[in-house]
Amino acid sequence: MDHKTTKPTPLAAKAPRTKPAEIRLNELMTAAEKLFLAKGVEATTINEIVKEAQVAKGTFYHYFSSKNDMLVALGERYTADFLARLQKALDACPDHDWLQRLRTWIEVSVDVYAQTYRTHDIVYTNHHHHDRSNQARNALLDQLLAIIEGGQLAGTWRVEQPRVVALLIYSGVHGATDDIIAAKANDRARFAHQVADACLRMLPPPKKTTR
Amino acid sequence: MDHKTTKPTPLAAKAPRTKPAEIRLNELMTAAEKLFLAKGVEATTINEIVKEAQVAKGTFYHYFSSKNDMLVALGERYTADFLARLQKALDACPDHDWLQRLRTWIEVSVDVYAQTYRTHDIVYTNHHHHDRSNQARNALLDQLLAIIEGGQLAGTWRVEQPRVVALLIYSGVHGATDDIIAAKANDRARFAHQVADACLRMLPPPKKTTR
DNA sequence: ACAAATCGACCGACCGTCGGTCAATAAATT
DNA sequence: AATTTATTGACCGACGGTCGGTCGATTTGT
Repeated sequence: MDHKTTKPTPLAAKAPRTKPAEIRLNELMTAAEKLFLAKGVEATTINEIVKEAQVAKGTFYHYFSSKNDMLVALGERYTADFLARLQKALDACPDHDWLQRLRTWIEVSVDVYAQTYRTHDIVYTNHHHHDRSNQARNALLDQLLAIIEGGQLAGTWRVEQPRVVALLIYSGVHGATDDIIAAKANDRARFAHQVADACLRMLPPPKKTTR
Repeated sequence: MDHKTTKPTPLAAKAPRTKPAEIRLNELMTAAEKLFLAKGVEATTINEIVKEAQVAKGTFYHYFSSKNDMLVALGERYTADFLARLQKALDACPDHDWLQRLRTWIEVSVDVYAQTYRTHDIVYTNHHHHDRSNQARNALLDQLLAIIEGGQLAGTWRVEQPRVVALLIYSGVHGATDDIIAAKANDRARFAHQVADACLRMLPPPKKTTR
């Protein structure tokens, strides 16, 4: 049979078969994310991913060592983005208005999380939350802790266990946000405000509000 | 062919091949939980589960429609147990000491969660947290909300958004607890206390602690 | 009282699919 | 031209899930 003798793709631009690693990586990740979002991680096969990304199966494994490795990469991208958005909002705050910085951190967290929770889920289901090496959690937590300690030093509030409070706010914000995810942006803003109010009560000003 | 002429199992007790459904169900669930805990859900095969439970593969599918169905069943068992433990602790509290009831709910949650988080993870990874039908979350949340509203009615505290506060405490407790899971029971108790302290600050007594 | 009919828990060989491998090929780089 | 790097897709073994069938117990018919 003589079918297809090399076939140099006669028409259209030759469309180079190889691409810079960065591009391929991105195309694969984007394809995977799209499918994961559409039908779930388990239900998405490698064959579907490579078909979507227009490459052969082997290429997937040239860039990722496993399906799970892809998930990790997607997670890193997600977190970097989350962190960056928070940082940007924080940069727009007066440097020493700790109350506003904390409120901003909380409200923006609620907002960004509400917008991106579907990807968050995909990327962190399978991850055990207790994983010490969970970079995501740690980076975000450190950012929050820095604010709490900043305000502490500046005398904006006085908390006994900054780390415990940070943990509570961090987890509380994400968990609570699950509840209003379906809501319109409007209600979300109101909700974010309520969350921030409740959280801020955990950080009393340095009088004696003992109980 | 005459192989096996009824063979009434000559020695030892007849050892009935069949068992009440409840027993088999339990044996399968226990076998599965053990293996899931030991090597993870993904890495555990149905064949391993049935081997551990001493039945054939078909029997597994006689009781469970899929591996995931088993996970769901395990989850229900876990939650029922969690809820029961909390309820028991609550029953030991003075009926109208809302402060103590809330503190108990929080501290026992931390403790039970710290003891059982490995099963929790197994059983709730794969579950999307936003799942409206998440019975687990709802039952626990309702229990907590009832306390908050009880205290509100009794005038023990005054919160504007009981549900938001419940959400924050519920999520905060679980998330924060991840952090001290490795600790000894001793430190866990101290930690639970700190968590409760911080949380209770979100529920100010009905003076004017505005901010 | 006995046998035939019925039931359903239980079995395990089998199947299709999927994640992952690898030897071969093509392009890029030196 | 030689060497390295990107890409391909046929192939493999393992796994989740299916299905025709067995066997002891219980109910029904006589």
